[in-house]
Amino acid sequence: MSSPSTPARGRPARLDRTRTVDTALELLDEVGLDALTMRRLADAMDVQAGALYRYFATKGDLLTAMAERMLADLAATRTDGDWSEQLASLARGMRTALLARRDGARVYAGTHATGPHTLGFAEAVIGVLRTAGFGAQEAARTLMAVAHLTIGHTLEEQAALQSVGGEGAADLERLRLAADPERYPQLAAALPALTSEDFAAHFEFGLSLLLQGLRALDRSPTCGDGPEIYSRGD
Amino acid sequence: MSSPSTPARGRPARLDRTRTVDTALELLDEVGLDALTMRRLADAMDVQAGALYRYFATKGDLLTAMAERMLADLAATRTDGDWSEQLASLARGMRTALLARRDGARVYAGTHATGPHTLGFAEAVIGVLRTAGFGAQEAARTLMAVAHLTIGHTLEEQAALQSVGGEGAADLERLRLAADPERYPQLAAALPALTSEDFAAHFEFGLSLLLQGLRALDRSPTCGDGPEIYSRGD
DNA sequence: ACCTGAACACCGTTCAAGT
DNA sequence: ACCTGAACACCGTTCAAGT
Repeated sequence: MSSPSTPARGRPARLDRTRTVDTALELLDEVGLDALTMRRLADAMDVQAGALYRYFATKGDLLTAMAERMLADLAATRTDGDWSEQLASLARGMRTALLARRDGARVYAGTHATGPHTLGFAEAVIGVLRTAGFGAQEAARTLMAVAHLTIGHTLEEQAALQSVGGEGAADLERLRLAADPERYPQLAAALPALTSEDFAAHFEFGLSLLLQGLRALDRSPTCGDGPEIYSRGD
Repeated sequence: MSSPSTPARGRPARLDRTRTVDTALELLDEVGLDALTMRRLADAMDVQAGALYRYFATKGDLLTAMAERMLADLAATRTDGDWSEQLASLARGMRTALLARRDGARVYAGTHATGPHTLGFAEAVIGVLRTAGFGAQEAARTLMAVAHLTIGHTLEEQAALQSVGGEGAADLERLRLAADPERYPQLAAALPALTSEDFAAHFEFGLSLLLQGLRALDRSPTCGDGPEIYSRGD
């Protein structure tokens, strides 16, 4: 419970979780996730690799701390506007936070942070929805849908932007080559839209579908015509 | 262009791409992605690790082939019903395909397959939407939103189900412990819904939001009231 | 043509021993 | 208390040489 940190006995520690996560995030931006090794990080901190294990039980533990830190000052995302505008702001904030660091989406998707920033984000999203009158189950499931869409989107966005040696967008190029108009006429026709690099617009489209779906739920008896599977107020 | 395969000269090859991908997928189910190494795979095929590189330029190349194979017989997903029911079937088919193999979502998310199964899926989704009257840009962006939601969802689902030594659901347990009702009242109230393991229902909810959003787009002038950013017929 | 054997340049993690 | 040094048990990938 009080392993490294509590008393300031002996030599002042050269390492601590905060400074290590700072350095790890800087290193991530420099070299990318695949090259972020415990040895390289230790090097950047003028220490031997083994020393890191006094602060992080495992590399996954470190990555989780990095993921958590990425969402810092995301809960501060507060906007005016109705619930849908507030929800959109939170979703955009998450996208921005993940895009802010190299391979941010992959780091976040690969961990399961349960720190204050992640929980604060969840609290904010659910709070907006419940205040708007949605039930607890609807709010929970909406949070998941928004998070999953955002993670899936940013994963693709960062993968697409990743260059292969100064050039960039190799995946999009491969798709263009593979989309034979003879075999895949619909795909070929949609190719310009599909390979557009206006990722923000793609994200906004998906987000707007989710928001419209929620609005329909909000006034389901008056405008909806599909089966009412999810009733309000769980 | 005709490296290994074309003529049947010399000793019959013990290796080939198809058999190797088969074995790799079986091994994936047995040991999981983190333990799927080139050496272990080579072992399973009674061959030295280096031999695999005659058929796959890199491990990523192998994983891409595995990802592509996972979507086999997904394009066969054909249902009756209107466009929204057909789209839902395709989305469910993708989820099912990814869930069918251990770490399937992680394998798929980590690669960018452009083989016939992946392209066939894209062709089917876009075809359904264009037939229903949506524009090429809307169809392309809807495909992305559906794919991203599905990938994000299955990534979480497989991570949540992953046991840590026979027990299972360690991530959900950590979330339950971390969600302090004092600091995160909304989160705590939504916790039962959030940690429910009825993943199919969570997925259906997100999917229904997307579909409702599309329906709203379909009849935007008569029922919508938000800003019309995305006009029909690109 | 296809595969072996052996090497190269790394990994994450552990832990006695030093200071 | 905190870190070093050195090891353990691996990785992905390459490539001369065998058959």
